[in-house]
Amino acid sequence: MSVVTRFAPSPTGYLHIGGLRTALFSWLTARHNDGKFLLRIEDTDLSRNSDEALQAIIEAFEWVGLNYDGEVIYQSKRFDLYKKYIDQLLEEGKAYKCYMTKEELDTLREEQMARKERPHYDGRYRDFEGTPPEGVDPVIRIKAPQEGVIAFDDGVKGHIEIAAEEVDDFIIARADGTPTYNFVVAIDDALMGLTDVIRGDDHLYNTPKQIVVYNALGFKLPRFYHVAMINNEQGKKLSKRDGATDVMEYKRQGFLPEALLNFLVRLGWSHGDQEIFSLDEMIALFDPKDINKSASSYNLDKLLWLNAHYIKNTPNEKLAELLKDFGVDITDHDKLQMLLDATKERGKTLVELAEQINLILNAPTEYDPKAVKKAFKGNAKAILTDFIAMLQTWPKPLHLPSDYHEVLEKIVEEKEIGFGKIGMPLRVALVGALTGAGVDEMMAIIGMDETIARIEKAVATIA
RNA sequence: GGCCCCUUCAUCUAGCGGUUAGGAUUCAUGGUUUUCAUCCAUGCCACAGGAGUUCGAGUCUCCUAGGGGUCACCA
Repeated sequence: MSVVTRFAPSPTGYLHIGGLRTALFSWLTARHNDGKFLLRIEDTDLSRNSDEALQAIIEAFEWVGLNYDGEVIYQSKRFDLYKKYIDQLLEEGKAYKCYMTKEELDTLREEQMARKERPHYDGRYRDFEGTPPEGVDPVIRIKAPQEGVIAFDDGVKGHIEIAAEEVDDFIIARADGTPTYNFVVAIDDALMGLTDVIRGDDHLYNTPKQIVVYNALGFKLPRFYHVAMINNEQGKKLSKRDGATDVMEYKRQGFLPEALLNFLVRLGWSHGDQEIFSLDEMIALFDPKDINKSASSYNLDKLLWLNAHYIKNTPNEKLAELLKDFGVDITDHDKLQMLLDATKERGKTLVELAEQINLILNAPTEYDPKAVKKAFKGNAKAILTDFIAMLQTWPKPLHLPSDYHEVLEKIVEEKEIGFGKIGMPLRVALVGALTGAGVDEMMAIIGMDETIARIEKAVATIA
């Protein structure tokens, strides 16, 4: 049987990284098995839906490159279908109308809690045959087993048994007739032919409820995998306060999707000692049975390390294209290759890379005081002045970093000074700081005229 | 609170009864580099605690502790 998995978000907010990870796991499982990965939108609660949120989710999917098969399925468009099953269950006596009002339910729950009992529906309308109260729109409840256990084998957690008493006759249709989550999920998962349901373990307790539906309707159970949550760096539940939980925020912060995916796939899953996985490798190696049981903590340092790795290994042309979103357009720059070769190993994110590039492309408007103190001292002024003269009278054309390197070697030799004596002041003159790409590279990129202009400007500031 | 799940370096993890408990990130040190970064090398750091089972336990069982999830006419 061919494998079918799905991702089923509810459009109530952006896509967060926990959701993206379970989506990735599902996607990988499908792709690994040449199966199908479906996208379904859980929008049965009409009042909570937001089109904006839906677009955000789809946009995030596009950014990371997780493609889904077939059309997106909207539960809100399938109410007729659900209605059929509700009627069927009613007819077969597997579900029933409950005339308890919300207020009555609330007071029941309060009483139970006062008695330190688990709040639950008491089943008072389960076998009701009298005349229903006036003016109450009933909800529909499904008959859950009253004794024994509901058991299933979870692909990551193992054998799970929940006592039947823990599962109420839960509501499958609200008073207004709309169906509820656990009911429609079971129906859709069955109808869509899901073979493997991979989701967060906050759904573990929904599983017995959904099994009640599967059984009542005679559907075949899929295999369930409940993946532990991702915590923040303090080991607590990931919340908005932890910064970038919105997947698109990672794009804005200069992360590459392949880095984010690589990071996420290693959160709760591993393949021996391997750390770097291309998408193809993930597909080839991923198996949901290797998913970890325990929760994992989000670790920004490792994401940053991966991102730096992927930046280093991305072709310059592609980086130039990506950099456009970060205020740097060097796609037509004649020294594009040189520029990126000189900077791509110095940025952990595209934001940092853009900063590095701007540092070279734009003449410094100020000089770092510490760098000035360290570099513009002694005979630095004289050396820089000599260097300008040397550049102006150099017999060969200067194009490559190696050309400029020759000039540097020459001045070091002639003046009998260390490289630092020219390197440090030159660096500060060119970019205003003591860090960054090689000075020979920088000079080659900005060209001789600009190099001389920057040095002259710096020399003028030295007392 | 009831029920359920989880627990190896700071973090991600390998381990599937016998290992000097391995790798990666972070951190520290050294090398490479005129600087920074990269890269390379080295180092620091872990089986939550306690009982069992066994010749032998990170690995199996139980208990304790800690963490998490869930108990909606939300999904």
